[in-house]
Amino acid sequence: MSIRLLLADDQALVRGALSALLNLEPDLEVVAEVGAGDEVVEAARRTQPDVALLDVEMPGMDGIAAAAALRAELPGVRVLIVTTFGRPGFLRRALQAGASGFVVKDTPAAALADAVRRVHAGLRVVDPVLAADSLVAGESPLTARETDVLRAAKDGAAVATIAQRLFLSEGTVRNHLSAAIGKTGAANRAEAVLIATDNGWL
Amino acid sequence: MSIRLLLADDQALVRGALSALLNLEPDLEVVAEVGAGDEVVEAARRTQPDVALLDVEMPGMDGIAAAAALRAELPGVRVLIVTTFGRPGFLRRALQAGASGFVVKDTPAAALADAVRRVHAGLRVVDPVLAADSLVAGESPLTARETDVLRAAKDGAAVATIAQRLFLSEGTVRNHLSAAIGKTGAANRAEAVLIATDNGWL
DNA sequence: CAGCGTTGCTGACATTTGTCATGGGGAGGA
DNA sequence: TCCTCCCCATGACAAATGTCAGCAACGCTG
Repeated sequence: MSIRLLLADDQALVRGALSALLNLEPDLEVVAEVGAGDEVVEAARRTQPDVALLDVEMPGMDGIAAAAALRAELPGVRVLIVTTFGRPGFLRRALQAGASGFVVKDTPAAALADAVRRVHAGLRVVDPVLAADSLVAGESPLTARETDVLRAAKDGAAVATIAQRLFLSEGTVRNHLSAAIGKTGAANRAEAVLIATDNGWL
Repeated sequence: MSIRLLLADDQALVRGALSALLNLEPDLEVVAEVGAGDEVVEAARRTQPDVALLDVEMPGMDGIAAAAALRAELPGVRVLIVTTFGRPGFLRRALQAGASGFVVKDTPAAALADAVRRVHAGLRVVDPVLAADSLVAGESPLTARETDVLRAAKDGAAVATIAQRLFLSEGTVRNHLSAAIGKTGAANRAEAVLIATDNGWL
């Protein structure tokens, strides 16, 4: 009896290629492919996979949210997150969302099938380097509001724009930004956005 | 006689998966895989591929520079650029570097083999939507120096830092930035960086 | 050669940004 | 209940940023 797989990645080419790669293994079988996070649960319900491989970066619902939704709806399906970016915060949030494994796309292709088998067997699969980074980086030091404001500043918007968008006074926005800059150890807004993004805090 | 392929992508998993996908086609054969732009020419010399599939985002030499180097060294090898980001500027620069095709990773997996065959047959393969975007966006309006300064501003550095890094006076940096902001239609530095990046001007 | 655009610099100016002190209100823990 | 933390706000201040005008040098082109 082969392991049934669900594949979710927004890039069709990568999705198809991963499917080809995994189908080469005699004990693995890709039974569903989707290109958006909000299609995951529906497809899983229909095809009853054993393991779901989810990319983090996806339109609509991201892979971590999809993992949480999947665990809530179909707890029998194990989740393996496969992502381009090894952001510490991603790993943390993925595990909190109930993922059993976390693999970055830098890992050799041969290791993926093994990771799938381990996850299916009930083991955890986590990149050790990334796990260490995640411990060092720790949880996000930003409060909910600071995160909101910083996220709104991502596209280079001015304070006035952010204030309008979040229905805050300009002074409050500046205070939140100042706090975020301080906590991230940045010298200004742009750098704070970079640091927070790198750590997966946004 | 099958078509010999060289694969260059920095993400090992994607590289391996694409290899698996293409090797499924009876008339295609992956003869080399590399993970960095500066390994492309050497590998091509050794394995004599017919077509090289190059990712744009790679450490060391990027895919477009690798394409140019490859065309200069081994003009018989046709180049197909495969990239995540459909930035208008990338397409333009890829074609100028001598690439025969340009495919974004959003395209369905089934289309990739076809693209390879077309490129091998001497045809051009270009995403029509992207081609249109490229025409609309046009060439970069930024001068060489403005591009330098904007690139240096990408990581959120202050004017003083940029000035030091480029051996310019602070006033000059501010002038270049102001010009770049004006030309991109942005309201500030951060937005200008975003717009320029989106268009592939950096 | 004259004109043009790019580069580099200066100085001046208005605006924006970042910081700090201060205060009120609410939620949650000791 | 008191204390702490977060949220929201205000006002004031210093620093950074963006804009503008003007000047000089260089290389390219008609």
